[in-house]
Amino acid sequence: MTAVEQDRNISSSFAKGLAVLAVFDAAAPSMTLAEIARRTGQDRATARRGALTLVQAGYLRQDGRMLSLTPRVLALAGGFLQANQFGRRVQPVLNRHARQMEIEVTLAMLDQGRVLLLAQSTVDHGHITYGFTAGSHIPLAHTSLGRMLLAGLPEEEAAAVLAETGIPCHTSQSLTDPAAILERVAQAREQGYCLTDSEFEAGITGYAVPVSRPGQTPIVAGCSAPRGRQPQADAERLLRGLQLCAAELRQAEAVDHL
Amino acid sequence: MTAVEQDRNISSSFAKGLAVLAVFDAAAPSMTLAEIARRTGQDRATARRGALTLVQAGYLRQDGRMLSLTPRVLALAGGFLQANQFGRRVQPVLNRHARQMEIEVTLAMLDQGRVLLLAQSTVDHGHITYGFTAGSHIPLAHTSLGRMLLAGLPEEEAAAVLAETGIPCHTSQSLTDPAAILERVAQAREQGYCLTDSEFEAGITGYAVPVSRPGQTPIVAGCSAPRGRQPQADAERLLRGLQLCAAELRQAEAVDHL
DNA sequence: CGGGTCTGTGCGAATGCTGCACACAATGTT
DNA sequence: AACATTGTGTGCAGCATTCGCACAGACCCG
Repeated sequence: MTAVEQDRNISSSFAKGLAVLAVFDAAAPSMTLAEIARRTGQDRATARRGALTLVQAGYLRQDGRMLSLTPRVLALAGGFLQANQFGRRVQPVLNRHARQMEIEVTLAMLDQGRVLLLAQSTVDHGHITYGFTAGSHIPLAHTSLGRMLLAGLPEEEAAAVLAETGIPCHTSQSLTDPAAILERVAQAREQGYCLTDSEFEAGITGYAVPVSRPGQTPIVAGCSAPRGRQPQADAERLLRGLQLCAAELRQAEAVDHL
Repeated sequence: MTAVEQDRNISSSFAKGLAVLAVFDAAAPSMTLAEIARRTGQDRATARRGALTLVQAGYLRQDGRMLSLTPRVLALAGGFLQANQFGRRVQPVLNRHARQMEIEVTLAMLDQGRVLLLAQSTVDHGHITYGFTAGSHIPLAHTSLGRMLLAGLPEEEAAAVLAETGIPCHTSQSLTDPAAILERVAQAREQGYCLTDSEFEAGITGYAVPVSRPGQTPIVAGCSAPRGRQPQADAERLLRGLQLCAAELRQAEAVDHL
């Protein structure tokens, strides 16, 4: 902008516009122009142009003064999902195992210091639905998915990621000391699975296992359930199920080049 | 650009960049720079800057000379899905009815002359999986979803949309005369449901019913299955199931402001 | 080996963007 | 009711950015 000459191969106005699109998330599903400007750190006029461009392109809609995403953004994700054959190679596997385990199964990866949900089984069970969907972000430090993902990284890298993101506190049981969390991560790396209990939602236990092969971008599968009467037995059963699911995904090479 | 003065509130370089992101679809999951330039109608240098910006932002990845979408694009869709509580209000309903009907149920809307799939249940049945996911596009003219969507539009508007998009031909049974298709659309409007047989995939029958209330943006639910022994009975059963599903979605106001 | 296609880059020109400042509308606070 | 606050639309001048072309080299293919 001012001092350093920007890379001439990068379009700064495009990048700013993308930032506008990306600012819409679960916490702020619909915002006013001024709010967008604040959250993107852009000048109001700039944010306005970005937003209006998005409206014209059909990705944003304007209700009075509120702006919100339109369903068309799904088409962007659709390109990715179809390219990787998620509908054929990933979703059916998740569904099958989910049904067998009678619990929702989630596939996830790292994204900007958070856990990005890639896919989720859509099986009708009696239990609670948490309302997360593909494309949702959940925290890294206090979920089994997050810790298992960190475990897929080299140790220093995991520490770096964790340090960058900061550690919120969701429940009274959330670990707050980075070292303690890294301890659990290391444990997960050795064991080949990860359990967390009540650190993100009270009373809920999370289970996760790796899917990607060592060295690849970490991908994990997991599930979560209210803590039951026999935690041991539950854990064994669910982890076994997740391992089977992960093995099948690995074998199908369904998630190799993400 | 040249003749008309562009609206000063629209950022043209941002719009061009978005076009780059949007060219990636099922038909072209990974492309070379030159191909992107061709398909977007942009100068190669322009397309290149757009693509590189997307790479820097993490939405595109570069493998050698091929560019492809990264999972991060899912996060964009995630914002929409969470904002509209799809995970809580839509998906469970679809899943439940799908399980009861023992068939996949799809929710869809219009998008640029095509059918945009918004959500899809996936029961774990023995049948084929078509591999479509939320965010996929399917044709308008020869699917029950598409015709039912057209039926949700005023008659002239439906005709206009249909005229704009052109009419491909997928199977020997595909109707090719716009008037004949509009005939079926009108029929669907009157009946409140739509059936198609073998017009998109040979031997497959499609079923669709409206979900949105009249006057709103059309949203429909549908399913498809190989033609069975008792087409009549199948149709009755499936349409009844879809109607129930649609009614429940309507009542939950799950899709009111899309 | 040669034609075709693809990529990276440099550069001048002009255009498109930026950010500020002002006027006004809407909201909500005392 | 009047005020304070927050949001919105617009104009403008200057400058950084982006555009599009053209060239050189890499790569692929028959």
